Amino acid sequence: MSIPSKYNAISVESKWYDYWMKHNYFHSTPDKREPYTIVIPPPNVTGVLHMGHMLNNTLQDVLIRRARLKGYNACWIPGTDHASIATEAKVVEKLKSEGINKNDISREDFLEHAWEWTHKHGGIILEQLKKLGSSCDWERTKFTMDKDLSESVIDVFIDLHKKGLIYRGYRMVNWDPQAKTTLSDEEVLHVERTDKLYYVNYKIEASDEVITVATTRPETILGDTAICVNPNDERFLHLKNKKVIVPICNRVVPIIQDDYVDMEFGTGCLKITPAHDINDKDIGERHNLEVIDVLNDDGTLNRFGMHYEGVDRELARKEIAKELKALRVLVKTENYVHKVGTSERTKAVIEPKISVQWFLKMKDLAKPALENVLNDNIQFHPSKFKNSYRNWMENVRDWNISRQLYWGHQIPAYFYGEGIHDFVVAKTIEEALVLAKEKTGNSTLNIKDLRQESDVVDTWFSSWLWPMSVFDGIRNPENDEIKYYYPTNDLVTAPEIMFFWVARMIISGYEYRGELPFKNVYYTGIVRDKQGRKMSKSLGNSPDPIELMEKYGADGVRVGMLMCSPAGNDLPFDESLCQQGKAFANKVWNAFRLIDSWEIKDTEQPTYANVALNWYENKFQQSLALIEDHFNKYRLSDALMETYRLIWNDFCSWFLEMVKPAYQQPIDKTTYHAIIQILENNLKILHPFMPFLTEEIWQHIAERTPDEALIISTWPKISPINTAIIKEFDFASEVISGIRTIRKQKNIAFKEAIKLSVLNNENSSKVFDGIITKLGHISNLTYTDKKSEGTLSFRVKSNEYFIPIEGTIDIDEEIAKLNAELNYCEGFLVSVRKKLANDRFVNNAPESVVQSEKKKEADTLAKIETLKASLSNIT
RNA sequence: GGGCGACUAGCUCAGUUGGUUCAGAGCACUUGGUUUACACCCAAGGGGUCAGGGGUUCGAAUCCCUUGUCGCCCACCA
Repeated sequence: MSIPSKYNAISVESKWYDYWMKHNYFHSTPDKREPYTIVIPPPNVTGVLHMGHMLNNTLQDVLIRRARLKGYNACWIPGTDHASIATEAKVVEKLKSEGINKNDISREDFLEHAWEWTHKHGGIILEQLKKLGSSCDWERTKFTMDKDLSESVIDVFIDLHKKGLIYRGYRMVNWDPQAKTTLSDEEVLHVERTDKLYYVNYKIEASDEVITVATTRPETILGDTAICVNPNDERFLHLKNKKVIVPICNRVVPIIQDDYVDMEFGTGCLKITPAHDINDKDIGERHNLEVIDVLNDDGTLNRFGMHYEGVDRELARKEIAKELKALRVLVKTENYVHKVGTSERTKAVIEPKISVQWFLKMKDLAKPALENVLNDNIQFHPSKFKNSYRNWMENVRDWNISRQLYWGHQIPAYFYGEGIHDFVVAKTIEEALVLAKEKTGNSTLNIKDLRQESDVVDTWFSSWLWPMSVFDGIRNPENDEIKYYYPTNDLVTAPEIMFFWVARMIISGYEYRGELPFKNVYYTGIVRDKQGRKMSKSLGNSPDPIELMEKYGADGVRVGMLMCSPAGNDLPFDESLCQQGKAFANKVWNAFRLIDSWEIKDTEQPTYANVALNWYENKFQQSLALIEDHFNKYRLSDALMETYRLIWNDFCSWFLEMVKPAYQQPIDKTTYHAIIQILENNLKILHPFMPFLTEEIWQHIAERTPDEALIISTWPKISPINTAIIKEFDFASEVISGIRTIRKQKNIAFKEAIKLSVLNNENSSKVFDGIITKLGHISNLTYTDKKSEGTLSFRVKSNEYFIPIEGTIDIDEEIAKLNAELNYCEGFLVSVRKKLANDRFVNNAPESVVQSEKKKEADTLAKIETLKASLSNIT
């Protein structure tokens, strides 16, 4: 097969992905090997690939491919999430554009539209992940609304209800007026914004006096049922037991006293609207106040809004302010910066609203989940996230799990009456009937008397089961798959969803399997643009991942993403990183082309080649150990960086230059085979990062059967490292650099061979002499015990190297150079001797440290001798 | 308001329990170069008072205190 001179990522990548798919390498079934499992954080079913997914899935693919090479039975479960509120919002919008109002059609009809939408847009994202090289077990693709997963959700709901952990409660919850549903506390984001603070006068009943309150929400005035002051506030003591008249609606409400009120803030008077503020509700309960809800579900004012009925709350606020002004009760307004709760999904401003909802008791459930993260049974990478996890877990509040939506898992509760507890929970309506008859003692009940709860559960109430439900571990806890694959190994996800998802998976894992769901959590950072802004659709600052992959190859983009993304750190993304990745692919490709171009002959192996091989094999082992360490600490960027450095610098720039035969000369067989071995090992450790490129080269090296594909080969074995040869090379490389520096300074072309003589004070080994000769283009390397006249010189440690040169040497320049070096050494010697002269240092420091200082002293002394000798020689 | 984390070269970051010439890497930058694998390259360089101040220690980028700047999370002050 001829080797193209240019690496064509596009065609290579699709070729090998098809090949891998065809041979089913991604598919896993339980066997005797140890499993290594990852479940994908399921993207929204109708979502499209963005840079966050690219990062996240590259990381997972690196982990899974490495595990596969290390001999684990690697299984990466892909899938998608129905994303209840997000998907429903999209479908509602789509219907709206067709002139259909969600409320005008039945639940069944709506769901039909939703499924249609899902089938049309669903799974695009999974196809896009394939371009990236994701080696998911596609036969196991799951969707949170698949039959088995849905049943798992229902089973869990029923079970938790049976255990008394799920209850209905009349409580203040977060209301999203746009989606017209409640939200959990986690779905509410508090964003800072500037609003007006309105100062409004309330007239005291039967008096000319007024009392001024400050409020950001005049539209709720119509729901006021009290005015509250601090009992210690002397300004208002005389108003005790008085009443005030609420402007506009002229309702007469009491002035009450409560410690809650901050005397310093605003006017020290607080208007109490129990229906629209959690604090007001608490105060209202303490003082038995009436609750007047002035809002409709869509955020418009209701009949209590009087002439504002039907007006949206935002507009009503302005209109009411105008009316207050006209009534001459609006004293002043000022700008006020505060945080406002908004819906994570729709961005609508959240209304606190009192209503009956379903809740899950969290406190006891959270206990094992907290404990096992604190004691590192489950490890967070980076560990700093343990803190926020702990903070959340210790203060966890009951989870509002009901949503007033259609798209999702409908709550399996059946009402037989209007009371808050007039329901039973059951899998089917038939079972519900039996239960209802038992509960009520009313044997005349029939199915028509039962009405299923119309709410669905929170999306996260299905995804919190994901690591179990994908293996059917809820419905069928003893099945072979769950027993084999669970607990999974690594979870790669964003810290943003730590509470939504990670924490709850841990909770459900312990509740339903008594075990952790995963051993490690790798938290990724946020992909940002160069200006540090989060990449988002609305800003339009996110590159199209597909275009990027077409431009730089999936391998190039993978490397680009990974280059600068240590766990938990944000990734300031820049296309140049992908360019770097592409350049690296090109480099590796060309290294292969070089090796491939050699003619092989059965000749004797040159000594330098043997030395080079010996050195690189040890150097490789050294890097392998480092890479291993980085992986163990989940420092994937560092692992890549070390691989990159090893292959580019040590392998290409040093090793290949050492062993490469002269132009059009053949290479000996022994060396060639050893080089191939080395190349193959390089490809193995690079494969997790650049799967396509490495497989392509691997398959060019030799004819391979499907059993011999790189993707399923084996990770290189660890062996002991001979550090001596690495040190010797380091010395030799300094000599070579010295030669190169002189060449550059004196404008000696590389083509021109030069002589080198060595005054070998170090008694250094001559093992690398052949390599020095080759890489320095030395015609004649000799050892001497005398200074050479009329030469250029440089020093490595206390060895001195001489290069004879035609013409004269600039003596002054040479002296200046020597003096500068001498100065540095003498200064260094002083500091070392100062240390050694200090008794407290000698007595307190460990022996090894003292010894090393002594060696420094000796080395420096020797070098100073060399320098002085050179100077006296030259002058 | 509470908590957490950072601050090391122009940029992005390493630097493990204080101690090998420890001040590093990649990119960027400067200079030179067709050494026929690669200009998506090669070589040689420049560049940091480790945020500021104080302390502990024989010894501090590393431990303690303090100031500053930035970021993140949580929280019901109108």
